[in-house]
Amino acid sequence: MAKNQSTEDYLKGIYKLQHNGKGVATSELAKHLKIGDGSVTGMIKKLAAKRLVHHTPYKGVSLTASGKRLAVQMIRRHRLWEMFLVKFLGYRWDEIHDEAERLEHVTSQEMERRLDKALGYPKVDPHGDPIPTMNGEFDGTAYSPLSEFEVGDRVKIIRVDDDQGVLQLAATLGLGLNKNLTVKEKMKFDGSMIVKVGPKEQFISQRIAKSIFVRVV
Amino acid sequence: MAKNQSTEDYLKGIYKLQHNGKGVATSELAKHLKIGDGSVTGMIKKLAAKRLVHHTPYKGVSLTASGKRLAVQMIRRHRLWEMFLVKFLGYRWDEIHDEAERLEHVTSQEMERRLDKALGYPKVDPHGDPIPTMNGEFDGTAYSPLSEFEVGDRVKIIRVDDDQGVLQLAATLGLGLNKNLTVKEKMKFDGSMIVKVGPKEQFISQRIAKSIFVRVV
DNA sequence: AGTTGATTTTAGGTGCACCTAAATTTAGGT
DNA sequence: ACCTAAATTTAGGTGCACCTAAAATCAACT
Repeated sequence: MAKNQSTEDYLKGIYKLQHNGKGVATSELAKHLKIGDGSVTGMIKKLAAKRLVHHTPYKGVSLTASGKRLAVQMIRRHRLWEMFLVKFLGYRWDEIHDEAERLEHVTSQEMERRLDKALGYPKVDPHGDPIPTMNGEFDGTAYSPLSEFEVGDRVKIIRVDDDQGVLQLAATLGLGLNKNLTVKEKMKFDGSMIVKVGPKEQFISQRIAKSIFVRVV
Repeated sequence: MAKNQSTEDYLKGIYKLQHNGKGVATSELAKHLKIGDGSVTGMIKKLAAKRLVHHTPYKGVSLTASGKRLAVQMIRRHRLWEMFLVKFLGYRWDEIHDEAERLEHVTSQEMERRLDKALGYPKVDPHGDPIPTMNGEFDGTAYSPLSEFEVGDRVKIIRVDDDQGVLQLAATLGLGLNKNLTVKEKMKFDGSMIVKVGPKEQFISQRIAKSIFVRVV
């Protein structure tokens, strides 16, 4: 894999996984990137040498300021391309992730600027994910995963994680952006749910419920 | 450099250089790709093993049918992206080559199809180069390099080679697409020219004259 | 035909991102 | 505290595209 390509994927991965607290376990990152644990350690060392991450052996990695700047830039480019794919090329929102993944790595600063302009400076991508500004700031609109809500809550879908098979699944279940739904049942033992979307009820596993982000309505 | 990336660049290079007759010398290809002669030989062997080129040692390389198909596909993608960069992002025609070069290597068949449609099925790119169809056929509009014309000929610029520094130079000299010009002088010894473009006369070296394609008007 | 000079291929080596398997460190239960 | 299981790092190795320098081949001129 090309030099920049890998660096960018690692940084983006670390950024994504560290949303909660601080360090990310190498094994966690390895699983995310679908790469062997040992390979990750090696790459982490190179990134640390370039001052893009902090590495405490056996403890985990976290992004430095410049690492974070790069990570957010990649996320911005990814989401701008997703917007392009939907608005200009007519893709569906569950088809765009992989295409955008490849495009984001061949995007110059100039192109990013022009793409943003051509799209009318969008604030969110087709999944509802906020698009950070050139300076790396996010619009702080609050939302939480569906999994944190309880029976009786009525919520609106704000964004859907563009990872793995979640999108295709969500699409087939009729769980689109801006759809309203009500939590009907929530299983104690595994966190899965039954929700009402429009006229019909739908079973949702915990994994999916953690990838669907909503706001009370 | 990534695996596909290289393969695609080699095939495109061979295609470009073999426009006249048959085989391309490895050294010629090496110069074009800015890569050492020895490296090219090695890569050629791999391409030959995949049946993308024919290689006669010490004689040269030429594309097989499937090699040519791939080469033309890359050219098509390159030119579609150039069109996108100009029409959607507002780039100037002399800024787009390198950006398109990177985009063409991350283009899926589906994306190529949709891009073509979104652009309104264009026949030529912003340099006037014909865009081949999905099946690899070219529209056979005839044009020749400016260098083949003589004093007194009045011609229109149909396309400009998107290579090296030619574009920037052409742009600064006021030699744009669809501009008309008249050949005023042609030097016997080195083939350079003086042409009249609009109100003023312009000196053009032979190298540039070989990269500007025109049709009599 | 033989030598010479240019072109081309071979040989050996680099850096990179990845892998597998073995060694090391850490953390949890008794 | 100790021992064990899991997580992590190290060690050694692969494939790839590239490089440089030496060897082989071709072509052209006497």
